[in-house]
Parts: sequence; structure tokens; C-alpha cells
Amino acid sequence: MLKNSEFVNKLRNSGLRPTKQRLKICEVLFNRDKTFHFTINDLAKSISEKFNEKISLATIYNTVHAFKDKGYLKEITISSDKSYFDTNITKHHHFYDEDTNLLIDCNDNEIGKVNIKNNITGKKISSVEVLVRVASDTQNQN
Amino acid sequence: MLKNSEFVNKLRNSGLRPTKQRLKICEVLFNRDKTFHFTINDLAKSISEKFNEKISLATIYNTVHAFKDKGYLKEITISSDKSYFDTNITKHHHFYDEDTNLLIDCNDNEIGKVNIKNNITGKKISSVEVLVRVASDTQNQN
DNA sequence: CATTTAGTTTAGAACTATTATAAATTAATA
DNA sequence: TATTAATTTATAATAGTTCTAAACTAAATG
Repeated sequence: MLKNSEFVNKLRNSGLRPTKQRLKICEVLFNRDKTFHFTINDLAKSISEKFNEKISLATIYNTVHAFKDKGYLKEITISSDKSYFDTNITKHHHFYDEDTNLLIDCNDNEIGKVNIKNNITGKKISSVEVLVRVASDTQNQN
Repeated sequence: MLKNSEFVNKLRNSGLRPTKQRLKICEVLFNRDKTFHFTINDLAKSISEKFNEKISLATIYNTVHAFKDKGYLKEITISSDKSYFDTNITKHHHFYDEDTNLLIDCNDNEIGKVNIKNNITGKKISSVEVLVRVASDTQNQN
């Protein structure tokens, strides 16, 4: 729940000009109580519904990537046909419901700490992601 | 290390006709000591190098998907721009080297068992995948 | 406040991975 | 050997994403 001037600061502080478009995108993404997951298409739709005007897809892509690079969004890779983004930038994992194609955040009550015993020599761990795919009981496991 | 007649049986047993193309793909994928990771493009390239003739991309896609459906391959989702496949169909996790774009299998010496304490009500877990992204020390963590 | 400049937005083209199509081919079957 | 049903193929189509270059706009400068 941030207000416009806070978004202006947030953007300025990260070297991004607070343009009309970016502020609108901030409103849709960050002006809410709960974090959520979205695709570029979801976001484009939300914007045009909320403001009754469109922002160019190219701008949406640019902005989402800029926000990701600045650490305001996380990208979640579930399938190769589409990118998902998460406004929850804390370390956490996901359930992916294969029936509904919905992503659900996991918290520490649901997935215990992942124990990485050995890492590749000379490399640093940049992230650890767990994806638990779930489906209704009738579907077969693989 | 399987021979041609074994591939014929393998295919027949799973209701797939042992065509020239499928047998060639089997050779490239399964006639080796170690399992490996590949993209569709990698596979297409390997085939044309190994046999000095091409198999239509459509056939490669069809066959890889058929093999995946039959459980002979696993798909690994790392990025949204390309699908990776794994001939190692046992349960295991991966390191992904962001510098080289290489996938490396984890074994139980490297990642301990993931403890799923609670699952979504009414759903069955179909897979648990851990992806550990690594990069050289100089790159920044996120 | 006007001018400059550098960053941003935009529509649309281009690109990439993947899937669909429908005709030709081939494996299995009668 | 003839029939049939599955498979392969080249190519078109599609979807998500990135590129491009012109128009626009925020910030910096005088």
C-alpha cells in the first residue's frame, strides 16, 4: 500500500525516471495488500482495465524487466511457454497447480529449508528454487 | 548402452512404431553410458552430425514429446525461452550454471531431501524440483 | 523559462521456439 | 499383396518476446 510519491522516489532511487507509464505499472503491481503472481499478459490486461487505456506491450516488457533487474520483482520459471513474475521478492518456494495453472506461494510451514551440502567449485549460489507441481488425485504421477 | 533391437522392443512395448527416425533418435539419446541434458536444437544437431542426414524438426518435436509422455525423458524448466530435456529419469535435482548455461545433475550428496510438510488440500504431488542457480563469485546474488 | 540531451515510449517488424496442417510415406495387418 | 492406420515431412501458423527507429518527455543546462 504505497502512494504515488513513494513510487516516484522508489523509481528515482533506482535510476529509473518516474514516467506516467511506470507509475501506472507500480500502482497495479505494488499498491495492494498481498503479493501476487502475473504474466505479461495479465499485467497488460489489468492496466487496460484499471485505467481504461493501454500501455504499449514493449513498455510493459521493458518495465517488468527493469523492475526485475532492480529486484522489485522475481521471475518464476514454470513452463517454457510463458514467463511468470512474482511481487513477493522474499525467498520462498511455490506450488504449481497443474489443473488450474495457478501458482501458490509456499512458506516455511510447508517446505523445510533445502539443505545444499555441496556446491559447484568456484561458484556462488544465486538462488534456490523449489517447485512442487500438484494435480488432482485422479491424474497420474511422474 | 542398448542395441537396436532393444530400442525396437522399447518402442513397441510403449505402443510406438519403431520407425527409422525414432530409432536414430533413440541411438543419439540412449546409446551412451551417461545420461545428459539437451534442447531440441542440440538433438537436431547431434542427429545431423551423427548420421549426416536430417530428421524433420516436426518429427524431433513429436518424438521427444512422445518419449517424455512415455516416461523416457524428463523435461526441465529453467528459462522460458527454451525447453531442456534430461535422459536421467530418476528423481533428482539440478544446478544451473548461469555463466555457461549448463545444467548439472545433483545427487543426494549435494541436496538433502526436500521436506514438504503440507500440501494443497485435495491435490497430489506430481513432482518436486529444486533448481540451484550458480554463477561465478563476481556476479551479484539475487 | 527556453533549449538541449538523454532516457522513454510506441507501433510495428522481426525473431525464436513451438505447434498445426495436410499431403506423402511407411509400418503393420488382413 | 492390398489395405489401414500411424508417421513423417515441409511448410504455414502461432505465441511470446525482443528489436528498431521515430516521436515524445523528463531532467539538466544556460
